[in-house]
Amino acid sequence: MPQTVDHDLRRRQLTEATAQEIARVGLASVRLRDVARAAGWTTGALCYYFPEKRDLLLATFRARTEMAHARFEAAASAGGSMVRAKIEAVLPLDAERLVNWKVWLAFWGAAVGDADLAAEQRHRYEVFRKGLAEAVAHDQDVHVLAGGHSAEELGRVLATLLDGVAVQAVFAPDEWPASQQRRVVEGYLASLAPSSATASYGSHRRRTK
Amino acid sequence: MPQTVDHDLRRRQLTEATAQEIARVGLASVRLRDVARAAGWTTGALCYYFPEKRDLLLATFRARTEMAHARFEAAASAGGSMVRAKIEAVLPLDAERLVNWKVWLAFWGAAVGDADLAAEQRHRYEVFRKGLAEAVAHDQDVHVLAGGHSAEELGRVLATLLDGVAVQAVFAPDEWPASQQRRVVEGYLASLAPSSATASYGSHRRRTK
Amino acid sequence: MPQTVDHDLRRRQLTEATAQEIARVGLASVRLRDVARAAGWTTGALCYYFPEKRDLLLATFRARTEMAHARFEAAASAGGSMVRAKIEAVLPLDAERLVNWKVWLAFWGAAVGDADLAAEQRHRYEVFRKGLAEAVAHDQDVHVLAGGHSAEELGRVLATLLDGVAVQAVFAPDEWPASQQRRVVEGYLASLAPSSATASYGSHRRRTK
Amino acid sequence: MPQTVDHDLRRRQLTEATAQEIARVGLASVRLRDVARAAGWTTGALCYYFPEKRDLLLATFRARTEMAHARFEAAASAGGSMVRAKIEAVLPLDAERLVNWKVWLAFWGAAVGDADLAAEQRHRYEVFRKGLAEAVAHDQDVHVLAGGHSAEELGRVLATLLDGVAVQAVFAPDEWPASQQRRVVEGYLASLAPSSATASYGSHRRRTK
DNA sequence: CATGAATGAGGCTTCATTCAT
DNA sequence: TATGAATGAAGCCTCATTCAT
Repeated sequence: MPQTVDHDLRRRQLTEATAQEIARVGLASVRLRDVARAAGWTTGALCYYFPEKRDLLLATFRARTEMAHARFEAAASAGGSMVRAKIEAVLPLDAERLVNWKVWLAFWGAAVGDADLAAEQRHRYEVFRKGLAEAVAHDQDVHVLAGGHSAEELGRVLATLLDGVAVQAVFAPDEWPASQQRRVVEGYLASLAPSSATASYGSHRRRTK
Repeated sequence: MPQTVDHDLRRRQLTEATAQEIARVGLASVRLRDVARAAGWTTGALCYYFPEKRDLLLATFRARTEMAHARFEAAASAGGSMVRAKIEAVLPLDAERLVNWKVWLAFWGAAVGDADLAAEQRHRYEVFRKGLAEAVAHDQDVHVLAGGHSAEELGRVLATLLDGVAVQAVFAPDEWPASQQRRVVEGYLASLAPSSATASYGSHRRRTK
Repeated sequence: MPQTVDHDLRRRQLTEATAQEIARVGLASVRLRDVARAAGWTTGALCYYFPEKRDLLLATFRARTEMAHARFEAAASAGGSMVRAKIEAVLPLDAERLVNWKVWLAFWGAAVGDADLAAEQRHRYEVFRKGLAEAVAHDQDVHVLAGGHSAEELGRVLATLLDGVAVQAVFAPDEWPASQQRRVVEGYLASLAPSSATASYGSHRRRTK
Repeated sequence: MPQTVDHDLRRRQLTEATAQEIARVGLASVRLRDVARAAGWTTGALCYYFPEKRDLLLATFRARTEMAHARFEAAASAGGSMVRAKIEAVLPLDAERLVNWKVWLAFWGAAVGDADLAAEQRHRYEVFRKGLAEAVAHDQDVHVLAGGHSAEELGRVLATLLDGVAVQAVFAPDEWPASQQRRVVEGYLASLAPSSATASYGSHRRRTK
């Protein structure tokens, strides 16, 4: 009888609109009114799903993290290099992934001086770093990536490198098109690998593309 | 003349207080009243030196960047590895440099959706990257760093790595003490260098310490 | 017909829930959503029976007044002192009658600056005062209460005394248990009555208990 | 140099305006904007002195209580019956004292369901009741009031009577002019006193007027 | 009748900025 | 210059009321 809506759907629509707003005007300038309008509702409706602005923002942050994770899962299920799947899932290679990074950067800024957000960020990072380490170990196992390096350590360095590349890509998108981003990261992988491993990683790429 | 000195001094005191406030409560929660009080003045005085809040914040951002630069200059004048001087100047190895990063992170967040701040950040980054590339070239010239890599490219990768390490150090300071930060960065340098170069870099370190 | 009964039942359930909510959180904090939930319905249903919040609140006020009146009628039909029946009907001697007073007090507050509610209150008071005067006259007639005082005047004073006792009992329930309330009111009756009348009133009490 | 204002004066002006607003439109309809405007300021200024609306309202409540106390003190210092001084200080005999009661009534309503306000009210009442008891004792001592009754008890009953009279006077001011209020209260005093004492009380009045 | 999602007005509150002293 | 009181513009949030189902 009553009109029933998919709460999760609504929440997703709202976090999506929030992400776009953050990317467009910055976290500090995001007003609930605009988010609501962008999503096609009014402020009241938004508050119905997210009683506090903070809730909405945190949900947006998490939604974008999950989005990256889902992208990785999809790539991973297709087989091939897990490391590459991770890299491609997070780097701001297209508009959507660029929005991810704008959201994340906005939250880094908000996390300064906010213990809760900082903890959230720390957790998110830990998951990401572990995932990368596992991906490295996997790729080493299947000889897609040369062995001889600590998967743990390599994952950690890769994670920092990806962060760094992404940050620059956000602020200087013209100088950091997808090709440049890939070049730098792969350059790093190539530089640290023995020549045979590099070939193997490169040949894998040729095979899967 | 003394007026001018006083004026600059006041501005420096105010940006310093602002930086501390940003680090303490986050950019979004910084109120002029609190900054003024922390600096030992009142709101009216602050507004006299910085008519707009935005001015104050931007000045704070720049002041912290200059602070890092000054630190580098000091280290550089002592001779030794320029790359190391750069690294030590920026990494959040102590409380003061940690504040630098909190300020910068806050501004990254604010720069999302703010073209002016993004341009500022892009500029700052370009200067930093070029400085790193020059440092790499210098170190290669004096054989403190192994040759065989593009200084330009190595500078770029190093810059991203430093960003990544710093971000993690900000949010997980317990897991990223100075030693860990140095270990990861040096591990990277060692990993990409031919063994002889690594030794040279390492021996340099031993020599300078 | 059954519809009508149902309709009234619903309204009674809703005013009952409203009274409990007022007593629990205060008139200013009463939200229709909470009232509806407490009554086991939803906001929409509540609005069906009471299109305006004001209607619901006014109905609640009246329901509680009727409740006190019904209590008096029940006691009166059992015979004995009408004055005592009135007193017992209104004083906050138990939880239910305490809720009555919380509702009334809330409405006094609301009636300040609201001419309609003030008129309502004035009317309710007039009815109560007249009822008390009649009760006094009756008790004097049957010599349960000493004569020699104007029933009108005594009713008026009694009414004010009851209000005063009740207000204090609401805010300091620990210091105003039923026994204390009765003691003060009866003390007043005793004080103004000639000794013989007092005895008569007191003996009546003994007889009816 | 800087413009300095009397904070207490401002606060008094604001609580005064608040009291008038409460009396005019009722507590529930009091908006900070209107209070500020009535006091000749803007909302921001009001919030400068009372950060929270609740603070303003509580201060208003207390200010009106103090006002009544000051009135008593003034009357008491003139000598004569302390009981009468108390009575005259609180009864809504003129516009100002009527506002007192509208404010108090509004707070009784708000105190229902608000433990803090209830405690405040309980405290205020306790002070008032004790003051009345002391006044009774004093008047008995100087034979302005007949002895033979417990001052404590008489004070308590008087307090309740005054509350009751005031409440009715608030809602039916036409039927409760000053003369009627005094008549009822004095009628009570006369009724409980032995004839000689009554005469004494009455004669005292004649003498002091 | 009942649901509960959605509306939208409006209040409280915050704070950058101004300005009289 | 310095003060700090005052301004006034928004923003978040609440909640009575409406309405499609």
